[in-house]
Amino acid sequence: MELQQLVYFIAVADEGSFTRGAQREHVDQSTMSAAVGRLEHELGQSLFRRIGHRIELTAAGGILLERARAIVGAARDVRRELDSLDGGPHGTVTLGTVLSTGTFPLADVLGAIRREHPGIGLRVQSSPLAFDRHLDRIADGTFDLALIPEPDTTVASISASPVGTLDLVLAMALDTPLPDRLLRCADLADLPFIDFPAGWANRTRTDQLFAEAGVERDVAIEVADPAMALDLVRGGLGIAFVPRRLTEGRHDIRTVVIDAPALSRVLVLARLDRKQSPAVETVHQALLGRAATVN
Amino acid sequence: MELQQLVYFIAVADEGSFTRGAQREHVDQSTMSAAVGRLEHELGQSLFRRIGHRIELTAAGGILLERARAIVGAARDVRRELDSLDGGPHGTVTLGTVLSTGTFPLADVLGAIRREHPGIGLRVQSSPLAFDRHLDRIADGTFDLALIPEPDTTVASISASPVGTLDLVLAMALDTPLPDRLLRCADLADLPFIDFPAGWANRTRTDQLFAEAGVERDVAIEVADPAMALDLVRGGLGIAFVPRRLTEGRHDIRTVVIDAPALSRVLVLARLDRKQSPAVETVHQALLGRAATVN
DNA sequence: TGCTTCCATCGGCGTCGGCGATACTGCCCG
DNA sequence: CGGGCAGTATCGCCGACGCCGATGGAAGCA
Repeated sequence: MELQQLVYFIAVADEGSFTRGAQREHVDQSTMSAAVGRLEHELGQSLFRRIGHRIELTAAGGILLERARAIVGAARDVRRELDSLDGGPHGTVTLGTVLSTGTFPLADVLGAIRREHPGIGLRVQSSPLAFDRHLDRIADGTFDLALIPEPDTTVASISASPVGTLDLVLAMALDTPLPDRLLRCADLADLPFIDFPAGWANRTRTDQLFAEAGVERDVAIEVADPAMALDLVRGGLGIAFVPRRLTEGRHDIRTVVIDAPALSRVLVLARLDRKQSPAVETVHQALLGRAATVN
Repeated sequence: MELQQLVYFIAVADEGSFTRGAQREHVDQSTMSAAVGRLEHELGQSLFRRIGHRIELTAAGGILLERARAIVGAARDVRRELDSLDGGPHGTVTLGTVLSTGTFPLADVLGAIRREHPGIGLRVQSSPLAFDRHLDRIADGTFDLALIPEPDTTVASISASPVGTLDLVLAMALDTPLPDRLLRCADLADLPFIDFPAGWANRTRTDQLFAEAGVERDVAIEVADPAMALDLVRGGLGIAFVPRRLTEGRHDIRTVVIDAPALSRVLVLARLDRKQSPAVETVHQALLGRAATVN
């Protein structure tokens, strides 16, 4: 009987489902099934009754749930207590991010971490690098963690968990004339584009979209600042694909969602597989925890 | 932070030493060192101050010790509680033993198990088989556990822990004439021996002793019962190597300890490496636990 | 009956915990 | 004061276990 088994068991009991319990703990369903199975086998009795598509706690499960909460809670408590002894986890955690973190409320989470763990120094390095450069920097230790679009290629020793979505939407001035139907790339070929410099991840994605459609477009202006790009759009100098997040709540700009896979990416939190320092683990947990409320 | 780490930590703290803590938990000292090291690393602070040959708890260690006791205790409690739900671990555990278990108080332990775990049925199969036959029977599942002399050869997937000692001593009638010095095999060549049938483990060991010494002896009587052998010895029909345990407290027989490796074996508790049923694990723990008080 | 949803199982793989051997370091004693 | 000694840390190796991804099978729903 190990603490992690108890944590898993509690998750399943709370969620009333192996599948949802697994999601909550960010592990595979089969992992959950096996873990609870091992626990049941070790204790020599069932913890859940499997009734068709429903599960319910057995008497033994109910007792264990109550006690397990206390045990796991006590473990968390002593951990916090020890953390507070030397001012909590300390050290500096370096987080690499793409310029926009999409639906992920990065500022909120970082603020919460600062408040709860004053000992942890946070270095956030926001850069327009493509995701693979971020992965390199994780591998070589420059970054402890990175918030990046989901890579197509998996890299050994680096794991990533989804924490939000990264959508590009088409932003334009309010009076831009557009056909009253689903937009295709070809419809945009004649309009001047405002976009980011070559090499930026977002630029690459938009280029990819048009390349796949076989349409040439006119990038009239290149700017290295998303906010500036939006200002230019508002001024009517052109249209631009920008992170959806930046356009939310702005009524001085018209936005159109283009449904294309190239534009809709998942934001993931990447890290080295192996165990990191307490500070890194703390930040990682905090970022992941917030993700649960997002997805 | 896992329960087992806490158990290890408590053992080290209680014993005031990594080495003794490791002995208490029946693991290697290096294992202890690494386990506590991992715990310290995860918590981000030292739990022990290493002062030369002494260790003492740090402040953090003191706090953790207190809490860890509660946590581990709670885990044990809920386990017992769940056990009692269905009458405790149940099923039948089959224990193979050699005829004499030497210093190991087998009857006491089995009695205690019966009392504390009424649901466990115990089958004890005492046989004169050599240890390797016992190992075979463990491998094929006939025996769950076996108390046997320490095998010279290690068998894959079977592990063994020492639980006592198995000494053969030389038993003779009170009036047997003997030289007043350290006995050697040659001194015994002229005396008639009472011994067990060929194939019995104890017979093999004695044969081995004389073979190594290059001395031929005279086995006048072979009996298949240790008690009978002792009776014959008392009656003056010969001398015999018998398990020390059988001679303790008897004043009608003279015993001489021969210091030879072949005669002094360690009694081990053998089992399959992999996890067994709760009943088997319970019995195993009980047997091991008593060992600690013996060694 | 076909489809979906959920849990269990299986094979493969990586990591971790275990052991044994060895290095290192104070301690004690001759 | 130097060498053995006792205790801990480290290293290499290996087996086992946990995790994942894919598949199977059963229950619910239309």
